[in-house]
Amino acid sequence: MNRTKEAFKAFVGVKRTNEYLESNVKKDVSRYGLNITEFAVLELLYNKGDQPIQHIKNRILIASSSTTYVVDKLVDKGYVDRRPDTNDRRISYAFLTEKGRELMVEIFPPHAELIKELFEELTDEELAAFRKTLKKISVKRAQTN
Amino acid sequence: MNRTKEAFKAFVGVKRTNEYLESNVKKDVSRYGLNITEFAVLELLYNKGDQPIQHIKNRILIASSSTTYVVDKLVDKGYVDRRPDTNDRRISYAFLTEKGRELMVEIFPPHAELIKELFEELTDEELAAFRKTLKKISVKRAQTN
DNA sequence: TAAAATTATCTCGAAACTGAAATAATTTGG
DNA sequence: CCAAATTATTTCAGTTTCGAGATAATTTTA
Repeated sequence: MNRTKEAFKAFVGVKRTNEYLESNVKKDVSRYGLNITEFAVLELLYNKGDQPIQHIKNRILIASSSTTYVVDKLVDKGYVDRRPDTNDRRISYAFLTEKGRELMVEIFPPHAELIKELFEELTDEELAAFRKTLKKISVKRAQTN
Repeated sequence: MNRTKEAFKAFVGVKRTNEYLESNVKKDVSRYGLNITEFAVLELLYNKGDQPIQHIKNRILIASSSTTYVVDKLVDKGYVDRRPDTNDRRISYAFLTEKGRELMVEIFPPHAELIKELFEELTDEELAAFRKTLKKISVKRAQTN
């Protein structure tokens, strides 16, 4: 088969795999009244600490206006709050409230377990090679907004 | 590193790679006033012939209500039309109009070329292994709606 | 050091997508 | 053979996401 067709199939494959993974994660997090984007933000704050809004946008790959929207949602739900940066007044940090932290302590471990299971068909070598290839494709990342 | 963390990174990697690929495709098709979903439908009809709405939904992985929405959009733009099935009156086929076909004749080849370039960092072997791994992950596919 | 450029966040209106339920047609099985 | 179940599509209201532009703060540069 020629290279163009192979590439096309790989493109579709990535889309399908992403869809497959996300539909599983979605099912998981919806039990807590969260959607994938909301969970991604909570997960980032939980594992990497307080983050400027800008940083959240870059990490979870959504438009800046969407970032404002998701953080607002999480603030409404009482899981997140905002705190202005003391040096640079343009910057606003998002951080987990006590309620948000308690939620993540409860739901993150089984979530990580689920993700592990989604990849269980792969050998260690396969998983490592897969990650390497993914990186190779998307190194010089595109920037949105 | 432990398996759970590896899996988690692979999960994020798939998401990023998908985002990277889609942002490139988006840039390409937006020049013709199309979004990715619309293009995916046109591409399906162009390469696989007329399709029942149901089939479109399964192929491009969106909710049935979204399928109606996208096809409506393409009908409005004059690229697609609907035709009822003569045997089973529940079924409606979507097909390319002459205008739609002309558009695809023009834009599909450079589009395929773009996709090929997005994977050009990979050797033939790497690309083949990558496709195999993608399939392995998402074999028993989840069904939406 | 003041004007210009850049950076961070938010507002707003519109587009895209979804789930639940409605409608209509077909198939199944008791 | 008909009631119940299934299948295909659409409608509708609501949610999520976006792009363009506004606002405000900081940095650059001439």
